[in-house]
Amino acid sequence: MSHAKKKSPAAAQPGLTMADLAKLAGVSKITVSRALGDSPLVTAETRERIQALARKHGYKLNVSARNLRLRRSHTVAVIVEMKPSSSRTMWDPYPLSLLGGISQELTSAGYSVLLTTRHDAANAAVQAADGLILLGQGEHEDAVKLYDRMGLPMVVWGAESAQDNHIVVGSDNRHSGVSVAERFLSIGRRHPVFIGNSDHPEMAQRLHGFVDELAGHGIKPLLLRRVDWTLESGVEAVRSLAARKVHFDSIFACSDLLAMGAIRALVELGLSVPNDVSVVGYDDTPHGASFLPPLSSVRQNWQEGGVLLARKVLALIDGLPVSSQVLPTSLVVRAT
Amino acid sequence: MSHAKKKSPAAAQPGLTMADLAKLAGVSKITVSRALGDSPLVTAETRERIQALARKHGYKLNVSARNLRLRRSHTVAVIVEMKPSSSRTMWDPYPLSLLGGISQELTSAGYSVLLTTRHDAANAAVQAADGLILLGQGEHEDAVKLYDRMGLPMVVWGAESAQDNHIVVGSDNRHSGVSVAERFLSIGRRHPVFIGNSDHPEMAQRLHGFVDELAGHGIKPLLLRRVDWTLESGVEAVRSLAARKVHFDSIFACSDLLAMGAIRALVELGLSVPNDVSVVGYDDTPHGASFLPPLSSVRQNWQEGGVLLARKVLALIDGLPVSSQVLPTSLVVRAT
DNA sequence: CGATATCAAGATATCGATATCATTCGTTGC
DNA sequence: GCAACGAATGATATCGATATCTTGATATCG
Repeated sequence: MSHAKKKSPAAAQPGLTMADLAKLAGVSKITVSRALGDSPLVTAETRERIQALARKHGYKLNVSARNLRLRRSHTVAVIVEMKPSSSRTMWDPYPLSLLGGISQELTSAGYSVLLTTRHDAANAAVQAADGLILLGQGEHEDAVKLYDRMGLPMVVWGAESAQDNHIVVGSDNRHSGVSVAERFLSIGRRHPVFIGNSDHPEMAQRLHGFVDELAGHGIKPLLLRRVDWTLESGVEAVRSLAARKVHFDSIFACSDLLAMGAIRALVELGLSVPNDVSVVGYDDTPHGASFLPPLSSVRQNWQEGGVLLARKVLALIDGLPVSSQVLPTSLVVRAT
Repeated sequence: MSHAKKKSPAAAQPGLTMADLAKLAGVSKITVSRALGDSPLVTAETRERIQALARKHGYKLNVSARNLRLRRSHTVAVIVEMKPSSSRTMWDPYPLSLLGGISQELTSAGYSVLLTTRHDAANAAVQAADGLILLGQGEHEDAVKLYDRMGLPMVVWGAESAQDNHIVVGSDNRHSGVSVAERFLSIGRRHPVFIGNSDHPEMAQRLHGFVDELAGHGIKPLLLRRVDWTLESGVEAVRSLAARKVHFDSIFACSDLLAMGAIRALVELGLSVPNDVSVVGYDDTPHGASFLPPLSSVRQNWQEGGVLLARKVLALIDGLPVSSQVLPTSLVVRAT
């Protein structure tokens, strides 16, 4: 028989405690706590001395103990709505840029980022979080209710809607639509098409802005509903327009991939971009910018959005007044 | 003077404790603990009763308390090497797919995913993690040492290297190189070019496989060093080849963007793809697949990689024997 | 000079869960 | 009929930090 013993799981390292430091410094542990916490209740001299000692011995705070005592976790859960096989979810660069901003801001404020997917949100650790950030594209309606029930400070990325009353940070989708309409009008386009999903809150706002601005000039765009945001979907969209013999001279697509697909189909049909048809995409992806011809697109600032999301949860956690916010977008005009 | 008081930060919700449940059930709190933990030390009957009670009252475990007592955090930190303005980091879809797999696997094992960037890795919460997953592209050398010092179970995504002895999960970069070489040979190419950065461990292995396989047929490819993985970089690479009047008939590029840039430059030069020059990219991105002409590319399975990374940290945490692993890649042949 | 304010630091209780040792009760065996 | 046993449960100590209340020493004032 073997005497090979299974290594003890998660072998707890020796690690000093405050009590140890206290003994070393010849003070009580509460003094150590205060010294390390930069409390004004200890002399500058002893504070220095104890902090130096802590550094020297590589003291590490036990986060669990502090969190238990303080009854908070110093953690914000980020819930990513991840439909396993959908076209645009966690796999795309978007939420990731948001995550970057969030992570940067939260960690520099001493908070941790707990990453979860919708499915795991019942997780005990999520419930222990001090706050919630919800990332997802239009899947909110029911989800929000679920999380709201947890009674945690929560901030959502997306489009603000009238009926729900949680804090929302998102891009100015409406203005994006207006900008694109203005652009089309300024270059004399009179028969615009909108490709996207009007059930999606963010896209719906883009559509509204687009429609309203055009309406001011007596123009009514054609709405071409597309659920998928893929290149193929864009191709099909334009083909269906051609099949229906619709006359159009400009396309506002709700994603760069849709736009690129549309352009490809236009070229197939012998139409010239931008001479015959102008096309504007959304998200200003690197691929769109490198496309031939380089794609005009609406850019949103994901990273800044992430930072804002983080700041707002933190403010909520601190009990400060917080309001929703929309971030400006910019239309990047390139060749199309 | 105002009596408007700042809302108490992080107002601790009432939330039942095990002691409360115990009182309700008329048992001791330790029995509650055992019942909720499915311990065999309590009757099936009382276990059911207490679990029902817990459900009914919406009892939530206090994670901090448990972690403190058990001296572990049930958390794995994922450290993303995030060079702020680099071309391929957290902003790209890659680490995100990995994250998806990691998150899925860890949460279903009852662990939490703590997301951090390299810069914040000194963070107390990271040090409290039970394990570490390091994501990054070739930035490991120094970083690994740093994290190793923390003495935590650690798993790294990337290329296995001889000198360091930590667990690595990654794609079979060498085999990818071999596959591409075989492909070029099978279609009669004799003058291949490799575009990439040989200082990058993963790319270096691709290069080795490529070179070795070709060497078996008496062919020595040209190495064109490119640090950036952008489309522009691909364009410049091919232009420089043309400027130097190099004769070549095939290109293995270390990213799809590089490959697409290369193709664009080739077209500009009046060369036909794939008639004059074959091109293979890397990562099999959606954009590459939708490129015109559709790009041939090497696909790696990010999500499965994520799952594996997670499983291996968990195994390490449990003190089980763990070894590095390479995942198969596949060459997706399309039009180029 | 005595009384009070001020300041640094200590003693103790506490956060909520679980490991360990102790207890109770009903069984079983001889 | 009694000892020994085992199953179910309980009592207590503990994880490591911090809030609160005290204590002791020094400074300030009339």
